[in-house]
Amino acid sequence: MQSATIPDPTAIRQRLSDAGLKPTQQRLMIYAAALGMHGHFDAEAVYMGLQADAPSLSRGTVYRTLEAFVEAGLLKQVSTHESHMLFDASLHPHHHLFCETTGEIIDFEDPELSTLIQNYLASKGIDGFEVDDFQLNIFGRRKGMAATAGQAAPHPTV
Amino acid sequence: MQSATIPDPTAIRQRLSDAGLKPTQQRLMIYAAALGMHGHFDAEAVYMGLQADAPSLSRGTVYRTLEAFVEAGLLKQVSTHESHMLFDASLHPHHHLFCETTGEIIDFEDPELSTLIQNYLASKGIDGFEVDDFQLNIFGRRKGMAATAGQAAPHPTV
DNA sequence: TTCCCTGCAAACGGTTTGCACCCCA
DNA sequence: TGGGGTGCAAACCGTTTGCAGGGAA
Repeated sequence: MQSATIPDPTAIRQRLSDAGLKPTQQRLMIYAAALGMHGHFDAEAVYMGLQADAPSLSRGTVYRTLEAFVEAGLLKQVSTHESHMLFDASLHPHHHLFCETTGEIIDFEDPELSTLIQNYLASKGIDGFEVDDFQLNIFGRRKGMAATAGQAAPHPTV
Repeated sequence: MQSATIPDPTAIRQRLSDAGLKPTQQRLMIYAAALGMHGHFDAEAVYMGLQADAPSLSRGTVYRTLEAFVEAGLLKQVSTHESHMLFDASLHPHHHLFCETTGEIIDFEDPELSTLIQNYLASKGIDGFEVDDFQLNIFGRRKGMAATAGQAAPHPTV
């Protein structure tokens, strides 16, 4: 669901420029790598993933670049309980299921729910606060993998 | 809103026992300290807060104990973007506003919204997943402190 | 006595930083 | 050429862990 289409190099370059980021070699590579990740990923995964193609790319650059991407709105961060940062290349509204048994984080897309919350916040507003975005974290346990093609099935990730 | 009432020592002792935790000196102190914290706090804050009363209390014990408390359901963890763990002594359903300007995390209590989401999840269910709990993170910016005593006012915290 | 808990201190691992060099606009 | 970006490596800092001593039932 995320990482759906990896844009061609020109488009990537364009996106970086649009975001106000100088399209350097490293940024192009890191952005492409991020889009190619399935689900959530951390800085280390990006670093390791690029080791083969760019052995001289430094870990520090990866951290700095991911941070810049988040700030520019090219990536999102996943909010977790862990002391470890997770990124998400998927920008469209979705939520996360946290399986307390396995620790895995599963993407959960439910436009109806998103809209519900969205509308609620829009109509009631929050006094003294301007809302940009929101993220619903749902905690629980994965059940026996029934996979009955129900209406609201999670999308297994990471 | 949280830390509302700090139970007396006997009650604290009782809660620990109920949670299946041996009520040791250290646990009693740490639990009391946690309940006394306003809003969100990290392990370091607890450690520092107890330094005066219990100089021999070790940092490791604080970490282990807070973890045990979370596991026992005596505390919650706040899910954040940061690589740093935050705890919350408030167990009743509430959400968090993340101010992207100041970085502060503000408690946001809105029973109507909680119920709305609650009911939605209960009625639709999530295929293959059993929901225990949820937490809504709202990102945005604090506005000019108007404080017009609106219906849905955030509760400033940490 | 037994088992769990704690203190201590070292190790860990993810993240940040200072600095000199490099590169793109 | 100027100013931001990068590589490198060390420093940071929150967190975890192994182990020996301690405490409550």
